Amino acid sequence: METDRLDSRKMAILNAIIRNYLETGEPVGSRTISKFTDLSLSSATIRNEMADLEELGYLVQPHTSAGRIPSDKGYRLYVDKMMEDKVEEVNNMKEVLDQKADRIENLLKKVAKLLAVNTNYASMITTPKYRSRKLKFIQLTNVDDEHLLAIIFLEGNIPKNKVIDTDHRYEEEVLLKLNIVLNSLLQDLDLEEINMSIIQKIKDQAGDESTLVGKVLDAIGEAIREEDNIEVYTSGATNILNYPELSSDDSAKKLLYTLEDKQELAELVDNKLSNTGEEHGTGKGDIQVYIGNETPIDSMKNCSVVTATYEIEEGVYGKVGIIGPKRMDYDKVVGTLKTLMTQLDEIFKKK
Amino acid sequence: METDRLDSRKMAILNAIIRNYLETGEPVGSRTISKFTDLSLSSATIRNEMADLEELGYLVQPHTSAGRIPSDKGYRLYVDKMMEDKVEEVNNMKEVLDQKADRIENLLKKVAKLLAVNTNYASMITTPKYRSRKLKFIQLTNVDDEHLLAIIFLEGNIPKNKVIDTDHRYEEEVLLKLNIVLNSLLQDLDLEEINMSIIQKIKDQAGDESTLVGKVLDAIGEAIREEDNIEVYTSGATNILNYPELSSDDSAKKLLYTLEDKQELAELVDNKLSNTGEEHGTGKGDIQVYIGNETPIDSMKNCSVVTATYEIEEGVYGKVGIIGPKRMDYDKVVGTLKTLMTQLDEIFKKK
DNA sequence: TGTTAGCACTCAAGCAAATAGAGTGCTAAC
DNA sequence: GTTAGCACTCTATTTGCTTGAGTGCTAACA
Repeated sequence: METDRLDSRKMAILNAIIRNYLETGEPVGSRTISKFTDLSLSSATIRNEMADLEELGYLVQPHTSAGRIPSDKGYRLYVDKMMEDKVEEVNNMKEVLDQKADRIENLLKKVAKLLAVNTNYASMITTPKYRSRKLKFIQLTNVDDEHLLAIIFLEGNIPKNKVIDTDHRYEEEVLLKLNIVLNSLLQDLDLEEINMSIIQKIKDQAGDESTLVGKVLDAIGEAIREEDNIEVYTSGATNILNYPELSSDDSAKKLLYTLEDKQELAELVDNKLSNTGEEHGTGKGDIQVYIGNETPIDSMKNCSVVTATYEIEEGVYGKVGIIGPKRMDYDKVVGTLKTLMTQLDEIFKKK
Repeated sequence: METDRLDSRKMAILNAIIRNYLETGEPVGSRTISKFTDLSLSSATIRNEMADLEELGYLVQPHTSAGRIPSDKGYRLYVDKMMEDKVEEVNNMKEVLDQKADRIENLLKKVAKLLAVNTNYASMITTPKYRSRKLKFIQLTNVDDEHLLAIIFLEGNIPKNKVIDTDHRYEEEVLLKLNIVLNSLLQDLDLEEINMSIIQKIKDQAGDESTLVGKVLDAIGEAIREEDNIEVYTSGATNILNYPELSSDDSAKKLLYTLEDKQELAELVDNKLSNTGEEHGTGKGDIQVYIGNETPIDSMKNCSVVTATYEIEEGVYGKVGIIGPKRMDYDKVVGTLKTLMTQLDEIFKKK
């Protein structure tokens, strides 16, 4: 790799090539650059420089007599450079988001849609990941002769309902007593802390109603696990069909499939991005850019993925991401994500 | 339209043509049919018959020297005929569905996926439509110093939670009293029945707490409206890219967009399909088939849509649908939907 | 030594003509 | 009523040719 430092002229040329390619999506030739920039260099000189840049791995030639296009490495350099002097800009996303989206689920869907519409790429967003939920309180209520309702209130003000089948109606007093037992023994525990000894203690105190206790504990477990599940919402998947380099072949099919089958995305966002991200992420504002092969999903090897992390409260965070062609408008995307982050921040802090 | 009755030979030929076309997706010629069927007729004879069938509007010739493909009218005849002597077949869908899918939302998503995987077409399913929900009971509970939890139990065993912001903690007694007042006055009412006079009555009885009552009523309204919202889940959208006649042009793009932007689907399923459906629906088992132009959505004019209505309980129903190319395997699709219906039935009845 | 002009060369894309093949309609014979 | 045969039509594929963009290299220039 010899001297990987590029002199300023090479830098300028590379920059010009990338910018041009971002616009047109076509390989760009020496003559174009010779005119396009104000370097006042002839096409021949540019050609020499381009040959150098190719040798250094920043450019690629699709075939002998075509212009050059940026390699992943080229994009990488461009993006890193760009992020350094990115100015914060704020637009009016907030208005849209501020209209009360009571359930977080709806808010996230809205965000995804907003991003997709604004950028014209595909977007995804995950539900926030809690380390592990603790039980805040539980309450059993009669519904009718065959059903009890268990209201399970989890840390983070999350209420969950579970309907429990029963074979008879319970006396109010019994429920009241049970509620007290359950709450006094289970409060502020998470799944791991509810062990056999505690369970036994509850059953002892519950006396005749130990079957019911079993069902209730199952319900609690379910509720916590449910809330632990990360869900992914996507939007604008069809946008990628607007980019010829992605919509050809069946690569588009695979990509669309990945976006539809959130399963794959969920695993990914959770595990991989957070690890490999360190490497290339620029740190600033917690935005990460994955170019081409840097993304861990096969079907996205021809794409770039830009992700950001949002935080709902201390330690509770989720991921937002934009998926587009490698020649995506990084500038705009990063900008959009940054303003989104600040605005989400305000919304959450206020709540 | 003269004598629209086809003799049995024409019928057999039309049938053979359609079957063949369903398989290959290519225009089918006279020679193919001459061999393919056991009518032992020469290609010339078939040609004559085909010319007749074209004149009658059951077949279409893409261009002079190509074979014939079925017209919408041709498909229509085929489907109607097929539905008459369709045998009920039951397969093992049930196993998949039976694993407790506690929340109906998850069940529906599962169903959509199941259909898409089984048929290789796109599928959609709506949440069930209730006429209007009545309030079964409501219960207020303290969460902490700034929040109350309202558990709103709706007709149909649907629990909803609403967190209400407050400026202080309420005494347990106050809440208890309020619970009683609310329940005694609101039980079994739907949104329309909760009028100003009732609201006033509650506020009178609540005394000092009338601000809280206002918030609670808002929460109830929200809960009921939320549950009234029809949502649509789709699956297998990318399957349609497997059918060349749909994936070409940007017709695929539009179709995919329609499937992604559920909004459009929701309106449609709700309004249009249920009306125009009568016309062509074959009644039996409540399955309706819309071929090509019969569908009310523009982006689906090149597709066929098969829908079925499922019933959760008396008067509470939703729609399931399959979207595929006109040459879809109607036989299989209708069969699959029928078994799905019976199995959903069993699941719901058991609950 | 860096820059530039010029030229030969390469390759993809577009175009037109040629070809092959599938399928038809019609006529005449069975 | 059925069939064989034939001329005809039209699409899809192949082929060769041309065009133009772009390159690399060399030689001349400042």
